[in-house]
Amino acid sequence: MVTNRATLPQVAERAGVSLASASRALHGSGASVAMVERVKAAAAELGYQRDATGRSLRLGRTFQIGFAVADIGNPVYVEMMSAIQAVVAERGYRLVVATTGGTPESSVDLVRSLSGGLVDGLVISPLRLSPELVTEMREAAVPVVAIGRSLEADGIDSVSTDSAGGIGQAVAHTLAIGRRRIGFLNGPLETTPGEARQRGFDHAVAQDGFGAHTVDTQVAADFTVAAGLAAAHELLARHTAAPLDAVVAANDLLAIGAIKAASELGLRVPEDLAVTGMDDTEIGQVYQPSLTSVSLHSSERGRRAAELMLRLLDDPQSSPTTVFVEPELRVRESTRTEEQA
Amino acid sequence: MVTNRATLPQVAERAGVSLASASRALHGSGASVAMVERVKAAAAELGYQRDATGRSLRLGRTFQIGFAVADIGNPVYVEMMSAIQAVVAERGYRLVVATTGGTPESSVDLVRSLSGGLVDGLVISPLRLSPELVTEMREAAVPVVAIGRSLEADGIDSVSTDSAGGIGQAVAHTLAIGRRRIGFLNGPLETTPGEARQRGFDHAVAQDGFGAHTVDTQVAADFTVAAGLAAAHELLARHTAAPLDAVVAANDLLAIGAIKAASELGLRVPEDLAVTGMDDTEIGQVYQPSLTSVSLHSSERGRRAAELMLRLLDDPQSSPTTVFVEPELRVRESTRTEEQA
DNA sequence: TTGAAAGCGCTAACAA
DNA sequence: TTGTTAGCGCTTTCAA
Repeated sequence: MVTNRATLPQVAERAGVSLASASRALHGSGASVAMVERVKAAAAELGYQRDATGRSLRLGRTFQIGFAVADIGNPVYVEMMSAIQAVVAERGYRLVVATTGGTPESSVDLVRSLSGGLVDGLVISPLRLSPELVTEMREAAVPVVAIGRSLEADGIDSVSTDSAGGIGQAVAHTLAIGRRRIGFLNGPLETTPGEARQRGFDHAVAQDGFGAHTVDTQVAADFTVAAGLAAAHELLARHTAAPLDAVVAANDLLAIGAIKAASELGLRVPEDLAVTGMDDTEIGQVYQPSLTSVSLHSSERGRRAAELMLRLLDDPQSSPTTVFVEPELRVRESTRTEEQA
Repeated sequence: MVTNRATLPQVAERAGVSLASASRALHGSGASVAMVERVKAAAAELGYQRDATGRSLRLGRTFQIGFAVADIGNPVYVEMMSAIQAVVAERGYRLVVATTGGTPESSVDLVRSLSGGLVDGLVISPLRLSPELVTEMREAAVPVVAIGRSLEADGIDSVSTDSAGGIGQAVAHTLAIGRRRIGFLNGPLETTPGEARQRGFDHAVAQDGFGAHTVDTQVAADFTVAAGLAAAHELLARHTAAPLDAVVAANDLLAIGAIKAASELGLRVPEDLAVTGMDDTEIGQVYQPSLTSVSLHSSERGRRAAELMLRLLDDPQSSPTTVFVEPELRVRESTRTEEQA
């Protein structure tokens, strides 16, 4: 590691020119060819590298966009991240990823500290949304775009999807393949997706004409495979006399946990138990059996959020907008039975 | 979004005290209780939030650590990230994740720009290592810790593991369960892990006494499931007369691709084809069949790298060290056959 | 085209 | 304990 970094005044001195000329020659305009050559030579000799902090302070911008996310272990967020990164990079922004830890308080802290000069804008996909967090987002010093629930009414740009409707699609599909004893494997109810997906499930089963089917909900500790595995065991164990014949899971990770649990109990998927997920992750696609899942188009949501951010950066006064992305059912092996093949 | 942020002079004016007193009252020491109260009240009224850029410029540090990684889609890096994050957060550092894109040139750019004032230190896990990148890492303006090959000789702190030896363990296990027609599914050979793991495989099969077994290597386009699936199909298709009875894969994602390919060909794993992976990822553990894998202890490597970084931050002169982490075979269903049960 | 100088927001050395 | 002041590295306005 080289300890002493050259500064612009040092480059200027080495080149025998003024500080202003050195700056113009290296990064600005209006310098003569000879000047540019001279300064560049001096910069190269000294191994000069422009300091981002000084520049940021002077310009009032950092050229960094933050992405705040509750659980980077969920591939959904990785997909969003890549999509956001690709969009903002084109405009010269670097993406900074920060993990919130899931609670609204930690998210409030994060929004506050990130917007305190580290980033020019913040994309956030909060798992839990408190009034304080909404206020913090609205009053942040930098533009904020939320991925999740629509916050247009709160004056915040957002990218939203109908995950309740998506669960409805999963339920409809499950009923369509003849299953009547359906368990819903959800994540924590006080999270934004947990609440929406529960609503979707309850609505879908109420909507349906079949009065006789069994319906039961089990809430996992969080939206992970491990939590899904444990919760699925509980759910399945509750129905030994008349076993469930389908599990609708609130996301792919929970669904994989459910399939694993079924397999540990000697149940065949989909023959004994049909399983659906949500998010349409790559891992669900290559799992065995491959997972029927409702795509929420993570990549597109990330891209749209990034585009909203760029618009906001160009015009901070633009009125808050919500972009909606439609869910889409992808049927695969975990619900594909002979009778319908 | 609130457009005008209050600055410290504004807070000071509002409180009717000097700039220095305001700074001391809010973040420093040596202010009277009355002063603290007064300034805090003013700060609250104005919604004051300390600006990170000004602070960084003044202090010469950003309290950010960078983590540069080739492919954030690989769960191994996510594990490392979480571990690094946990360690550095305790010391008040924020982790900034940046994706390099895999090529040495883009990594060089990244090291250069990140170390240009954005971060106080950089942890990097490069997929490909060019002499230029090594030079850049050594001469960066901030401490650098590499995860991967040992770079102690190059004067760079690093966390390394014996992935060649790990592949040796996988091969030994495969031979031990009686398989003799072994395919090696590797990632690109010019990557650091690709090179090491190929070396490990070649060494292991040369070492072994069985002269008669078939050995074949197939290189996938990268270390992903999709690439593994495609490459495994090629590999398996090359041996129709005397089919392979085992695939040793260079990582878990490739291994999952191989199992999927086997399954598409109607082969049973492990009965017809035993498959091993490397990295011992959670997804391998819950895959069906669960994946025998060589753990390289990603989490621990991340933790150790973070610890090296903190040491370097405390004492930039400390002599370059390499920490070694031992591979460890975890046997699961993908190689577990009746005969040995 | 070039140079002098101001100033972004902050902390800390120094003086009172 | 409090205030004055310098200065971190940079870009840009203004004047020459």
